[in-house]
Order: sequence, then C-alpha cells, then structure tokens
Amino acid sequence: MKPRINTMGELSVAIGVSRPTLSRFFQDPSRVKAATVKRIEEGLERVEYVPNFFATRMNRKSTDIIGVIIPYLNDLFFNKLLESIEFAAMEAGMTVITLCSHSDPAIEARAAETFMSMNVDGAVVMPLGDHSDQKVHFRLKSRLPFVLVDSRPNTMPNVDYVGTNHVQSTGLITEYLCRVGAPPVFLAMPRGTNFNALERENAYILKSKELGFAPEIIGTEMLQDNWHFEDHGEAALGAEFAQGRLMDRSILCANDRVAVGAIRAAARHGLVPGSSTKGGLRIAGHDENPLCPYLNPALTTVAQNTDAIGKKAVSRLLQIIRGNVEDDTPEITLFDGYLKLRESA
Amino acid sequence: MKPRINTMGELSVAIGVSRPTLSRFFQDPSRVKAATVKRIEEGLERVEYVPNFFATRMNRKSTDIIGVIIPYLNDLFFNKLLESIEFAAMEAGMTVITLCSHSDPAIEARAAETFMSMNVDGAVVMPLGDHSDQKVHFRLKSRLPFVLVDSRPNTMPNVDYVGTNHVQSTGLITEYLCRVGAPPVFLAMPRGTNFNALERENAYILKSKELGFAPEIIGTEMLQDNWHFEDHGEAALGAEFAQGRLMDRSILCANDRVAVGAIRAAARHGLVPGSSTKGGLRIAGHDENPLCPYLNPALTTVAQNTDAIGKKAVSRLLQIIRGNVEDDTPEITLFDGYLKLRESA
DNA sequence: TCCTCCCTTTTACACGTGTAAAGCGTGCCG
DNA sequence: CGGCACGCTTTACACGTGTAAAAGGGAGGA
Repeated sequence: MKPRINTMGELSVAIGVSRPTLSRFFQDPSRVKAATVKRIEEGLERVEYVPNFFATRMNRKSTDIIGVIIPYLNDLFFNKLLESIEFAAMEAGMTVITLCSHSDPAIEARAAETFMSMNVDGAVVMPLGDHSDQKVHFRLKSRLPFVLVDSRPNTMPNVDYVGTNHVQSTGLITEYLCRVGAPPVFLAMPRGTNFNALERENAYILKSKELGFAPEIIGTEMLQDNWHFEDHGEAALGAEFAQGRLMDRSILCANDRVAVGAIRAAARHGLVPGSSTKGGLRIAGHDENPLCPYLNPALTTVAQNTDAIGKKAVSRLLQIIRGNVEDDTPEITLFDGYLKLRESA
Repeated sequence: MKPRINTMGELSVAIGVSRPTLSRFFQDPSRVKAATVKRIEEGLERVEYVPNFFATRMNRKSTDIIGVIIPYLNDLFFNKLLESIEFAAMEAGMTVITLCSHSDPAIEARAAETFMSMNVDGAVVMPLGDHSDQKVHFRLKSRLPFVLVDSRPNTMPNVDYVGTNHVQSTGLITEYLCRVGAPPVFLAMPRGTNFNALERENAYILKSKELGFAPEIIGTEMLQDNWHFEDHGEAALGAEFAQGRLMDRSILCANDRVAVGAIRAAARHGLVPGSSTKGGLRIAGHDENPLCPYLNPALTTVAQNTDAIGKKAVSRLLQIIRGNVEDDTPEITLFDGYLKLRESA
C-alpha cells in the first residue's frame, strides 16, 4: 500500500514542490513548467492523495458545478434528457450533480436549497408538471443562472426555457394521421397535471381548425386514483371501447406513457392498432420514450429532440455563467419534433 | 426583496445571536434553548441566508453524504433500485449524491475519485456488469465504507454485497414453467457481459438437474454488434424461430430486457406467447422491470425485491459508518425473488 | 441576598485549499 | 560577464464554518 497523504501541505514536503505550485498544478497543469509537472506526477505515483473537493470549491470564484433537478426516476424519457445534459456538461468540464424531486414539491424545494448552499454555477430544472412550487423556481432564478427544461408553467414567461415546439410536433403527427386515415381523436391527460399535455391538446385543436375537422377530446377527467399515466390511458380509452366507440379511429395520445395504456386497452378488447390495417384502429404517442420500439405493436410517435434540448440547455447556461449575454432577456428555444413511424399507426 | 446575507458572521450581527450558537442551531436546533430558537427563526424570516454546504462539510467529522454509482440511465430497473436507496438514505437524514457511469469504466473511475475527494461517509455501487475496473472498487473499499449492490464479480468475495438469491429466484420460475408446461429453454446473455445473467444460467442448470430434465441454452453468442439487450433477445430467439424451432416451448430469459426482445421476435413470427394457450409458446423474464405490466402480452417474471435490497444496502452502510460492527467480516445479503404471473407465461 | 446551574457569548484556533506579492535561482541572450 | 525574463518558493492572508474553553448573565432556590 502506498502511504496516504491527506493535505496538499504534506504532499508538498513529500515530493519537494511548493504548495502553491501544487495548487496550480491540480487546477491546470499547463500553468506549471513541463519538468515540474513530470516531477509532480512521479511523486503522485508513489503516494495516495486526493485533493479535498470541498476545500477546493470553497475558495474558487467558480465551483464548476451544474445542478440538475429531475422530477422522478420512473420515466426513461427524463433519463434520456438527463443523459444528454450530463454529456454536454462533461464536455464543458463541468461536474453535474443531479437531485430527484421524487414527485414531491417539498423534496424539489430542498434540492433547490442544496444547490444554492453549494454555490453551483447554474441550475437546470425539469419541473414537476403542474405541481412544482413556483416560488422555488423564482428563488433559484433570483440567485443563480437558471434554465427551465421540458415543461414550463405559463406563469413563468420570463425565464430561460428549452423545450419542444408542441404546435409543430403535434401538428406534424396530426397531419400524418389525417393523411393515412380518418382525423384523430385526442386522448388527453387529466386537467391540472401537465403543462405539456395541455399544450399538445391546444395544438391539436389548432391543427384541426386548419385542416377543417371537428376536434374530439377524451380523457380529460381522472378515472383512476393513482398517478400512473399508463393506467389513465388504459382507463380512458377502455371506457370508450366498452361503449363500442372509437374502435376504428386514430387515437393521438398526449404522450407515450398514455399511449402505452391505450395499446393495453386495445389488447383487452381484442384490437390490434396498426398502420397496415385499412381503416382500422390506430394509436400514436408523443415524446419518443425509449421503450416505444419494444412495444407490441411498436409505437408510432413524434420524437422530441432530447439531444438538442440537453445540449442547448447546457450551452445557454454556460453563456449566462460566463457573462456572454448583452441583455437579460430570457431566451426561449423550441426544437421541432420529428416523426417516428412504426407499427401502431 | 429580503437583504441577502452571505456568512454566519454577518447573520449573527444581523439578528443578535452569537455565531457558535447559530452553528449549533443549524446542526441541531434542540441544542439551543427554545426561546433562542424562536429568536433565530424570526430573524431568518427577515433575511435571505443559506449556510455554505462546502464550509459545513469540510469541518465536520462526518459529511452525512452517501455516494451512489449507477451504471447507466436507460434501464428503469436500476432507477427503481436507486429510488429505494434514496428514500432509505433520506429517512436516515443522509444526503445522497448519485453519479452515473454511462456504461464507461473510465467515467465510473472518475465518479469514485469524486466521492473520495468529497469524503463521503460511504458509497453504494452498482457495477457495470463485467466491465467495471475492479481496481476502482478495491480502492473505494480501502478508503471508505463500501457496499456493492445488484451484481458482483466472483473475484470480489470479500466485499459487502446486497442482491438477489438467483438460485432461489431462477429455481422458482423454472419450477413454475415446468408445472404448467414443458421444461423451459434458457435464453442467455452473451458471454462476458453480465455476472447476474451467468448466475441465473447456472441456477437454471442446477434446477434442471434437480427436476430431471435436460437443460437447453441459447443466446450465448453475440449476434448483434450493439449493446441493447432487447436486440440480443430478438436476434437470438428469432434465429431459432427462423429454423422452425422452439415455437411451442417455454423460454426463460436471463432478464426482462432480453424477454422484451424475445416477445418482439415472437410477434414477428406471428406467435403470441401466453399462459392461456395450451402447449403453446411461453416467455418469462427476470427482474420485474417496471415496464413488464405494460408489454403485450404483459410479461410474467420473477421480481427482485428492490425495495428490500435498497433499504438493506443503506442500513448496512450506516452500520459500518457508525462502527456498529464487531468484526470486519463482509456481509452478503441475498433476498428471495417472487413470482409475478401475467399473460406471457 | 447569595449561590448555583444552565445557556449563552467571547475568544481562539482549526479545517484544506485559493491566491496574491515579493524574493530567489536558473538559463538564455547579448 | 552582466542583465533579464521566467518560473519557482516563501510568506501571508483569505474563504465560511466547526469546535473547544473560558467567561458572562439570568433565573431559580435557599
């Protein structure tokens, strides 16, 4: 076992280089002459030393940390977004610390406090649908560079935001469904749960006017008492099928998890949604949840460009952090969705 | 806006309470007289102050942080495990910091260094199947309380470990499949990728000897060049179906993600695996991935007790941290799996 | 009125590293 | 050989909080 060394001071006597030089070395080796770098690196080979994370961050003007808040862990879509954010931040040399709200506004609030107490350089927040405490977001915004991602309360128009253009994305899939069959019915989320679902619903109505068909919307009420989107989709569409309705229609779901439930409802009624069957049931979703290709039938959907969203969120944050902003006008960036045609529609 | 205060020193003059008393208050209000607590709390109402996370952790003997390493983000099973760990740690008053390996041993190694530099009280690691650099785990183990979770290299028998008893769990589903139909074929993972899959394969062979049938194993070779377990399952079973084989057998898959692919392969060949069809194709998995109930058909599987595993990992870690261990014998805890009977088998 | 106990304040030092300023040694150039 | 620039060392102070020891103050009891 190598001898263990706890402080930079001990290390400096152990390898015969002054402490300030070591400090510069650990921050950026190029600030130290090559020969000295070699001597330090050889010394580190013979010894067990790790600089103290807290001590280093306490004194730097910048902590090089980006805090990310994710709403819950049981949804691969958010994990994909998180992955994209983490890679973008890694590339920029930032350390990412992720905290999860676990569907609880109180936990989200605590996470925000933790980030403030850490003096993170900036924060990326994916909110809890309608359930976030907006005071928490305002507080974060007032204290540090802050970007909202994925969804946005309509009461916060003055915050940097990166997301999907739901008018475009929902319009795209609506047009597609009209092109290959009868105009779709919209399977919504219950009221008061999810900004994105409501935006898509409105985009669907808009597109229906443009194309000249009468919008039909189901699933606006909560039939289930739990919070699983899949169960909501299954219950809402199942109720229609039970009355013999909609069995040969196109169903556009507010998101993929609702669509998963819709497909289950179809299976229970002996129906197989599909693009190949002429004039039959079709089901489409929204988001491109990673499990879409593996469903039976594989789910046709509109992909959100999670890669672009994550990259943009990080680059915008860095722009604010580094002060490369002429004015403090918040920037709203919306990426287009793109069709993912599979078996279900 | 409330006036912003940056240090405990400023706060102490602002509300007229000495700094050491404030320090005690923030660590544990019960160590301060009730009247003083009230005065401090009233003061905090009028002022904007957050204690510095780094400064507090630097000087305490204990950082109250548990570090968790998760192998990748695109698998809900690990997220479920993480959720259980986070709740258990939260209940114990610990802060959890999670870092993701993103399938890359180098990133995993960096995460381990980060935890060591943070002086976390302990670390929970879910390894990268066969791909973790074991030196990293040994290094962590030598420096701090350390528990391995979910999977374990056979070269690390002397480390605390919490997981599932695969002999029991695989035996259970094997027995079930034998009870309701012909003895199952085992759909394995390619060699050199996954300790758990191999353990289950061995458990299957063991049980086949006990029940007196000849084990049949497919999928030990990698047909796909990518790393998606689902694609492996689809390719391996699809190759059998293409030859007209196994179309009326029970298929026991090494895990649920492989089973997802197996179900896809069945669908492509016009087969519907199911428990209801007499003598027909059956497909079963292992793990109870959260998406199992939403597949078509819903996947029969053996659930790992993720809740118990997460709780035990945290409680064992706390036991080591608090020194409540008589000797340093590593503790191996294996929980039983339990059947989740659904449509597919 | 005095004593005692409890909680607070005061004072001082500690944690491990960042960072600025001044002094020193070395090698290069003319 | 003298001068200069560069990079290192030395020295000193800073960050924000933990923590220990000693001194102070107020309430309660005798």
